[in-house]
Amino acid sequence: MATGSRTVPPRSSVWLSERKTTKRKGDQQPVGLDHLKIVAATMRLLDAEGLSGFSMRRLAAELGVTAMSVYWYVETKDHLLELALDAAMGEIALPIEAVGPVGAVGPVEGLEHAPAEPRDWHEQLRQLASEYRRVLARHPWLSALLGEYLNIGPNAVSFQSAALAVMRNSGLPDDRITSALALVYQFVYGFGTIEGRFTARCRAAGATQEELFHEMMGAVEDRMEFDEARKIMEARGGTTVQEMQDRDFTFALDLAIAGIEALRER
Amino acid sequence: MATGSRTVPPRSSVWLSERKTTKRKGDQQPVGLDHLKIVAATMRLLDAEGLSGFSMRRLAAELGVTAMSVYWYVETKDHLLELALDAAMGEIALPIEAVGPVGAVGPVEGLEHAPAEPRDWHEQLRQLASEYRRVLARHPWLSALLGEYLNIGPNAVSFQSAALAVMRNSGLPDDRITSALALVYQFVYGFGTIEGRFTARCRAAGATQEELFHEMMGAVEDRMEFDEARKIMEARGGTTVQEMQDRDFTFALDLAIAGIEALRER
DNA sequence: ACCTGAACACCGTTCAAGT
DNA sequence: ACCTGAACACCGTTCAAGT
Repeated sequence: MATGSRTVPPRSSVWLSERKTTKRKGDQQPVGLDHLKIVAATMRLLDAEGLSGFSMRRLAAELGVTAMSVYWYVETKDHLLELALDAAMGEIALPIEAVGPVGAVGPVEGLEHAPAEPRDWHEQLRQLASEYRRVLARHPWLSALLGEYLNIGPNAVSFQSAALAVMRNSGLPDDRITSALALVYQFVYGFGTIEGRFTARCRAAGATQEELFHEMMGAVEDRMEFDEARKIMEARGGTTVQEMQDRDFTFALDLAIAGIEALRER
Repeated sequence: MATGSRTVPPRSSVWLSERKTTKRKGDQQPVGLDHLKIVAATMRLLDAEGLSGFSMRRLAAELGVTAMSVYWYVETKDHLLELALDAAMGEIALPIEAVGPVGAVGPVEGLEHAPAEPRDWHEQLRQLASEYRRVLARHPWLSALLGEYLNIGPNAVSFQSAALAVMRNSGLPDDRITSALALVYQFVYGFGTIEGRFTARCRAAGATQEELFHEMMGAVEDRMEFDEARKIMEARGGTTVQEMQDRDFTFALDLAIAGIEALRER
């Protein structure tokens, strides 16, 4: 991907640069306009063509500009992709209740261990998880970028803050919260990755989800002792692939929540 | 990555080809030798230089051969990467007890719902999870390939069979098993992805895990309402990054198992 | 301050040709 | 059956030059 990265890397991340890079026009107002347009066009291209179909030259063409113009606004292709990554993270709708406590000016006295209703954090966790899943599935390139870059942009940080705030209401002891977060967060990441890649693959092949699914099952079936497995697969239920995925996702989340509830007692 | 994939794709996966592609020398024995050497060199290169550092031309140079020779053995770069992917999946050690039942000639009468000791499937699940994690962390390129390709090679299928066999012993009803599997499997995938990328990034930057970790925390810290979060992070425990990761991983798995145990009752 | 053109050092892959 | 060389259509990025 980043072919030039074996030479001296210019900057390891946009977010680790000294300058916050909000460019200003004669110290008046942030330009942003072209910057925003570039990121928006990048995301459009990524959605349409995938990560492998994206190039700085294609982007420039899309913007009706010469290949190298973009480099005035953006240091490198990697930085641009990091910006697109964080923009996508910004599409995750955060539960307002979750943002509140952490974003507050300071810890509210006596409310730090306020006994949040279980329903509250259950629902908030479910919302965050399904939002994250939705964004991953909508932008199949997102998962690869999350694996490639650091994901410490402003929107990513807000998301992680919200997730942390929700999990703090689970009642788990402090030293278990990152674990529980990892379980849910990484599960959704993995789930959304597969889902996104699968839909992208379907679109690329011009096939429905069902067609591709059965082709895969067929390919696996005859190379495997499938007597037991087939039973499981059939018990999976749901008529469409989408329904199966929704069921799997929902119940997996139930399992994680049940696990948190169970270990909270001990 | 696959720049040529926007034209007519030659074959969407090695494993979906008609021919099983075990080449034979005059119908005598499988050659395999060069085929194996190519995949081995591919993995060596991927481990050393990462996915972005890998190219067919570099590989050919590594093999002391001209750029196009490899194409006699392998249809395309994507196919070669799929072979490397499955070879890596083959490094996952499977619990023998798990492979047994599924690999058996047929379902053993009366033993289909044999009451496996909880300890058994707990331990087997933990072993599979930590093996998978280990392989993902050792080969940081593996995660990206898993996201890119179908992962239906022979070793991948064996692994999935084993995972299914283990989960069948959990006592969950049949229609919940794929969900439980998704929870654990995708969690480990996500966890191993982050871990692998992080170690790769450290090596590339020539920094220790602790150095990079603190740099990241520093970058996030000042852009965030970190009062609450810091407390969690410190409660995380462990003196090294590795210890933190091990703790998080182990307890997250405990959570998943506890969730399965809890929902099995209902 | 913003954009361009030519150039460099790479890619994956095709294809005709060698042995 | 196996390997090569030249070529095609691409990359990301540098750099000197334009306005």
